[in-house]
Amino acid sequence: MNDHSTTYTSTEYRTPDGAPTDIVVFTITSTEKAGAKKSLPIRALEVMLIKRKQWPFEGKWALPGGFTKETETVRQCAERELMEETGVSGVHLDYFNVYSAPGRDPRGWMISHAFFALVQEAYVASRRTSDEAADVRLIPVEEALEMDLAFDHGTILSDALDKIRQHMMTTTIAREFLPERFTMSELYQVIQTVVPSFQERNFIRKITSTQSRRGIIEEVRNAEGQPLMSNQYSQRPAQLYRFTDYTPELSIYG
Amino acid sequence: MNDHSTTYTSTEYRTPDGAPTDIVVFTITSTEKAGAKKSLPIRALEVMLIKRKQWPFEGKWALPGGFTKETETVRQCAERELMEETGVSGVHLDYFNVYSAPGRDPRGWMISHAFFALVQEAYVASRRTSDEAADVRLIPVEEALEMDLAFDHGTILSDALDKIRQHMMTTTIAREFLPERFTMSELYQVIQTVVPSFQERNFIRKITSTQSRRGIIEEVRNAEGQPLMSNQYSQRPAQLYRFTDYTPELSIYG
DNA sequence: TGAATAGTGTCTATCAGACACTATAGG
DNA sequence: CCTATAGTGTCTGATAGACACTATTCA
Repeated sequence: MNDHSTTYTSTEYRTPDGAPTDIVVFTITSTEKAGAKKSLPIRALEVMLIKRKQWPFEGKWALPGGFTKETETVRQCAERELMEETGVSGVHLDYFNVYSAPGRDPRGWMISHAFFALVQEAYVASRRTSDEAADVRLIPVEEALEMDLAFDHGTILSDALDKIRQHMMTTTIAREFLPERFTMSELYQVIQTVVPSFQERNFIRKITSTQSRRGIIEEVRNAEGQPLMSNQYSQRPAQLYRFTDYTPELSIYG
Repeated sequence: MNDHSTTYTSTEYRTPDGAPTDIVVFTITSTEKAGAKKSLPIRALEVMLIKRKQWPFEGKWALPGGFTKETETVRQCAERELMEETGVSGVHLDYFNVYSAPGRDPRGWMISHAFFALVQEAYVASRRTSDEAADVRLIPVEEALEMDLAFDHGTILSDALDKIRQHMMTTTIAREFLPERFTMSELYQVIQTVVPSFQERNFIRKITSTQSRRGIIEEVRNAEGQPLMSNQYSQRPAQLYRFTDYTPELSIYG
């Protein structure tokens, strides 16, 4: 419905006005329960948003991100912008989609590359504001989904959430939200925080004593071969586990 | 190592010289065995390549693709270029990665968006050459991987192959290579053609009589409820099946 | 001893994996 | 009756899902 009348010479093409990246930074915050002394914390999935200081969408909340430079890949751009805007670095960063609908950015023709990052709460404690942002804040995802975000960031956030839910069930990205050593309850809580519908009554047993899943996680032992335990969240000490570097291959056919 | 000395004003940024798409078109070709009269065909996974007529990489084989216009999404661009360059339309098209390494395209700063397409052999029978391509051809993937393709298309092809192998095992994309109604042998052959390591000795039984997998495929029956059979590939007629619109959710945790 | 979490015993129906076996129809 | 593919019988050990039960430690 447009410029088929123009001559077909490649040098006459209009070129994009920029190749931005947007990063959906997820973290799981832990809050101790009020009453009990030793109990599992309340966990919540939150996303990092920045309040814009400039046109366009001045005053609206947006995902961190920025423009790719000629000398870097879009991944390097995402890493750099994440560091510049939120002070977060060295984290798990996954590319998941491109957003190219005409008119999605009032500044011009912008094709944006979206990443999600999974970071531990401690990593974002030292976050800071930058030139471009009036405020950086962690917002519970359910709340963020209801907000009227800048650009098409509502769609991007929603897509990112779908992706990490799928990855949470099919890969070992849960490790990104956990310390090196963790208990089964912690793992179970993390999975449930990201995927609320997840429920396994015999979770511990399935992970530890099922041959086909043996290998994704292993018990942590000390030099003498004694199992290492933690009583951080419970009276009775719980076995500590760690992820191995093995990820099982899934199949719908068997 | 670069332009940190320049002033930090957004209007001074260099902008990309284009946002191309590249499409990895996979098809499975079937060849009848010479000797036998009724037997399963030999199937091969092939990829569509175009011989370039222009600088850069003139004379080299490349993936079909082209430049995104201001008025379309990258997906629409991929659909359009696929139609223009190969005559293929209305097929399964999945976005899988972005390629943005500086210097990947001698024409300038090009951030390319890669799709894979799954098409039936019949769809590509009517393929044609275009202005830009001297030749369009299906090449067996193993052969194509050995070739010195234009740009970083070797990497893109390799990545695409990884992706469809993973999708073949975890989604029902096998349907894109099959007719509406198919036999278990055909399905098994298609899976094996894409993922040679796949092997299930009790394949039929697992698909049809396992509760947890019941639902991805169903028997085809006629109006009277009689099972529909095919003896296209065998003396003994085989039950015909079709995919349902159900895709199971996989999990490494149970 | 109660609270809070960790973990086991045990039962049944189902499933995986292996292998031998029967079934169908054309030539 | 041979061949090529389709499909079943049957065995063992492993697993899923349910629920009741025991274990550990601190306050």
